[in-house]
Amino acid sequence: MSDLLDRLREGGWRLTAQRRVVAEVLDGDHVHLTADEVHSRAAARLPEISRATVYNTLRELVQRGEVVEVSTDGRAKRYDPNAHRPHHHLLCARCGSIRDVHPTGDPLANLPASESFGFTVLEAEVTYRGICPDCAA
Amino acid sequence: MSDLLDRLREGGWRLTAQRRVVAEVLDGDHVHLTADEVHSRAAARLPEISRATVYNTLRELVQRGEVVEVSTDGRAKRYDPNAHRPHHHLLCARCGSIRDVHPTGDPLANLPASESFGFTVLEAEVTYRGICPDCAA
DNA sequence: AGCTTGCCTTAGACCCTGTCCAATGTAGGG
DNA sequence: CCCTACATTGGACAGGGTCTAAGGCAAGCT
Ligand SMILES: [Mn+2]
Ligand SMILES: [Mn+2]
Ligand SMILES: [Zn+2]
Ligand SMILES: [Zn+2]
Repeated sequence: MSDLLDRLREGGWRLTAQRRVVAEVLDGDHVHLTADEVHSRAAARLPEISRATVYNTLRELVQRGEVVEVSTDGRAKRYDPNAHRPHHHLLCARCGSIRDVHPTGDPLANLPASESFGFTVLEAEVTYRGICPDCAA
Repeated sequence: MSDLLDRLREGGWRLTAQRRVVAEVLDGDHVHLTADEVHSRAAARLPEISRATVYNTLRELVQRGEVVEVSTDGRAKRYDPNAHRPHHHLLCARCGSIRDVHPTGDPLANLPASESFGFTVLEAEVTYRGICPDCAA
């Protein structure tokens, strides 16, 4: 987290209060906030921060590989600070909560050449859906 | 396809020219059109069809399980008439073209209980990304 | 074949997510 | 402590999608 700020400063980033507070809001595990959620949490600490700055900062963090963008539902994109340990996602179909998961095996191995249509296949992303303990209760 | 229209009529659907033309536009293999694409193709056959009707019809087809919604890129959702044979998708990272693929094995089996966070896991959706033959050339 | 009725369609207003811009502010090197 | 290049801001704008009120028409009934 402070490592993150160090890396960013070394990458020639000006360390502004806005950028710092966006980075702080994104800190943690299983964090997958929308840009609006990032904005309201950031605004709780720094009331004058603008939507545009939040979007700018998120875009830069994604470009630098410090945050990954997750499009789960065709609605707002979610921003995920867990960018250095590759993982997949498990979504609750009722409440929309998201957990990071690490399946076994390589999903790429499950796509036979006969099903590749001549593509050079680079990556596989798995989205699991189910019902979370809270919603099942 | 005409089976589709039969099923829909039996489900109490009024068979209007608009609904027929939307169903026709969606017919085929590896079809993954956006709502706007459906609208312009439908309008080529039935010029007065409205955007609202296309959206209404697509929503109903999805609710009835005759079409599946695919959110590939956080932009417009795509509508897929291949709803009766479960499958996954292979996307070209350059041009966005989409193919239906049928991987081997069950991706659900790759999620150990220790990674399930107490969820009842119902479904796994795999998105492969790569470069298509046309874009590789 | 005509009537009736309730479902469908329509245009356009409206909402949400995200981008862009010109004007203003400020981090950080010299 | 100044300077300036980079960052922030509010507001306009754009794309995708939903909603509504008014009028249209499919299909069952006679
Ligand atoms: Mn994640
Ligand atoms: Mn498909
Ligand atoms: Zn839940
Ligand atoms: Zn391509």
